[in-house]
Amino acid sequence: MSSTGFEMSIPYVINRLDRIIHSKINHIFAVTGIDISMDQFLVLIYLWRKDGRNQQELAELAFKDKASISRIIDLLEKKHLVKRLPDPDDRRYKLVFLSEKGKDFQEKCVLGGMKSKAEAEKDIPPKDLQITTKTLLQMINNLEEGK
Amino acid sequence: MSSTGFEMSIPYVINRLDRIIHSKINHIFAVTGIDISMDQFLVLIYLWRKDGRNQQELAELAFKDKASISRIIDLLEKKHLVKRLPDPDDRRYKLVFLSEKGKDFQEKCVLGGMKSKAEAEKDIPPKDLQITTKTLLQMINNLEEGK
DNA sequence: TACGTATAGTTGATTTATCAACAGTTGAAC
DNA sequence: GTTCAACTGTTGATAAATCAACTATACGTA
Repeated sequence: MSSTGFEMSIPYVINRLDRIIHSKINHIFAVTGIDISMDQFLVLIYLWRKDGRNQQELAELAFKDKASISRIIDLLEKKHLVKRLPDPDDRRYKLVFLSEKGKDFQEKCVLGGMKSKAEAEKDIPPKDLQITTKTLLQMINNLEEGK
Repeated sequence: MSSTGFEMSIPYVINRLDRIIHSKINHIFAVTGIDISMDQFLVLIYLWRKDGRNQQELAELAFKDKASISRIIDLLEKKHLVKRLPDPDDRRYKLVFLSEKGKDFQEKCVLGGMKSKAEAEKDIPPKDLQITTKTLLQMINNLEEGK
């Protein structure tokens, strides 16, 4: 990475795209009247599949720090989308359950997610998308294994 | 974006890779004894090319909010890597100059950047890298033009 | 020249990431 | 059975992103 031509380097492009995706999804949610952030959405996805998970499990699934999960659940709880209940079998755990409102959110949120996905992938050949995903996953692998 | 199979979707992979790149570069800097973050590095890059830029210009180059730039420059100034001087021709502007220490940082930092780049791209065919970069840039384009 | 608009930068509030310290709980080894 | 180690979740500190409000300065126009 020389200090010139950095605009085309993967780290720069990744960082920029990540923030654009974030703001796009946050924007779509906002104009659809959905009061959650993309990061809260990323956690909800795993609860929609199956709730009653503990926070550590959510952290691993959503690839977030347990501290981040703790605070994201705080926010979701404040919005009455989820509820924390202690695990009777192991009181270290807190199990996160969806409220009715939280369950009802799924359809609208997923619609927003699909919309942004379609917009991002417009005019990109499926083969390129596939190569891109494979390449990014390989990079994740490369960088993670060194630790 | 269905709620299943989300792990392979581009937004998820992008977000995950962005954070891994961040922590990798931050880690390399830390163990090399370089006390800056990747985001501070992203700003320094443009100052190494040419300093005496105003903050608005740095914001556009580094693709950051002017508020973020303001705070990043605060930190760089606290570390005595840069100095803010008022523009005599237009006192709204503050021009950011590298200190000697800031200039001397370049070599070490760029080395760290190169190291992480090499690690990320290990075993990935150049053609795939090229397709990936092209695809990501196209996505940035797609998502930006809608606003 | 004075006023209104536009621009540069700062600051505050909120959300998130990361790291470290901490409390409570569990379980295993002794 | 008690103690120690491991684990879950919380909290604090710091860095950063985003948005909005604000200050100061510059400039065009009337």
